[in-house]
Amino acid sequence: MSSRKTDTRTRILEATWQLMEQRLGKSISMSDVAKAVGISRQAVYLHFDSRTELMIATSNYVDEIKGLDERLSQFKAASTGIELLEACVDVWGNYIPEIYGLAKALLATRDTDEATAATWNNNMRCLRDICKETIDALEHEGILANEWSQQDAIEMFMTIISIQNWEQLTIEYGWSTSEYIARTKLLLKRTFINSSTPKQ
Amino acid sequence: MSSRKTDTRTRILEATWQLMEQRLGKSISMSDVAKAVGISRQAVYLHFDSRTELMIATSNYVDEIKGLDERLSQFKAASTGIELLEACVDVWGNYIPEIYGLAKALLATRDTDEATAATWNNNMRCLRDICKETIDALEHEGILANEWSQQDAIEMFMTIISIQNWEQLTIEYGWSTSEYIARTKLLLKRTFINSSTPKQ
DNA sequence: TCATCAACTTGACACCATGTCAATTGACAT
DNA sequence: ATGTCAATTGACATGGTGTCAAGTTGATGA
Repeated sequence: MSSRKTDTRTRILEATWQLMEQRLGKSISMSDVAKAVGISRQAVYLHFDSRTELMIATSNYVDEIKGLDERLSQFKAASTGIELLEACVDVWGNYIPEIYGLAKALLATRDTDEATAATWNNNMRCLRDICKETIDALEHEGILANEWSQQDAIEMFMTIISIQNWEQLTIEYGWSTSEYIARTKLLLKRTFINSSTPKQ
Repeated sequence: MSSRKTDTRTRILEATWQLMEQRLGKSISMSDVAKAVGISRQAVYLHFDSRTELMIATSNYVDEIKGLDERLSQFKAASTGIELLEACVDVWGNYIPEIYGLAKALLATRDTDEATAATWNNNMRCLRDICKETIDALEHEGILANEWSQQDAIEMFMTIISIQNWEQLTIEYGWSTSEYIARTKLLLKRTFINSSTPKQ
């Protein structure tokens, strides 16, 4: 069988991911990857046509392993809008640290590479669904602050919980994950939930 | 006098800035700059030792022309915390579009280049002062929502009005400047101002 | 008027990155 | 044993940063 081929491919993906996590932000070269796997640089090109393709494949590989989808099972327990909001920040806030290196690498090439930008946006789509679900629930329950239209609220919600904001608050300002989660929940609740509604 | 030298240096800075604004996000090379000015690539190195130095010099050049400092004169009119908050978002929200290309270019190399990161952080320091002043005023007036410590509020404030958030809301989601300003004010007021206090 | 100095030129080079190509080795299956 | 396929070595094109050397041009001062 082509178990050798498959194996090397996986080893490349694994090494790429590890390098991304290690060297947050710093770009990694094909040579770096090859060296880490212990094969020649050209061998990497036998499995991935280009650097871009490798990065996208790595993204999909990581997605498969730590699927965000599965984590959303926590959402089934949430019945109210506020519970959805809390679950959303809990899941996402614990998820980001695990994929931060990868996300950073994708974001870095996003501006110069059409394909990675598409991959990134695709990944963000599932987050948008969650945000929409949450805002919809709040609206349905009549506790969405009336200054917000549904569309505006969703987009602001997405922006608040963006990886860049997580990065600034945790990496730059040193907030712990639990601090990040608690304060982000606080901000979202104060922002979107009608003040006549009791909080928490 | 060395008016020729000074002149060329200024022309390089001007061209660099223009290129940054034109090709948002895409990195620009020393050749691009030289071509735009109409001189040889090596001549650029006569004025700036490295690409990094050119970018930092461009940042300072732009800062000189459209100084954020001067715009803060609008702050003198603000007496209350809420007025400060509004003035802050007004000034900053109208400022970002003018320096977005430059900011984008600096942010792109920030992760791989220590010097540009330092320049960027230096630029952000003046923003932090404004945020602090605003939060302090709210606290002093007793209308800062009591869930927030002063430090946390400042850092969250800074994060909310970050250029990345502006980029996502305007460039990606298509918000106009006035929409961005209005909705950011709304979010900040709801988040930080005690709900017993009448808004607006 | 002539010499000088600084800005700028051309052209070459070192180094590193991506990406391509050709020829070769080594293992494994039929 | 022969073919197939992964992987290797080595060369090459392209394009980026940064350095160096030698030559050109033009303004300025003696």
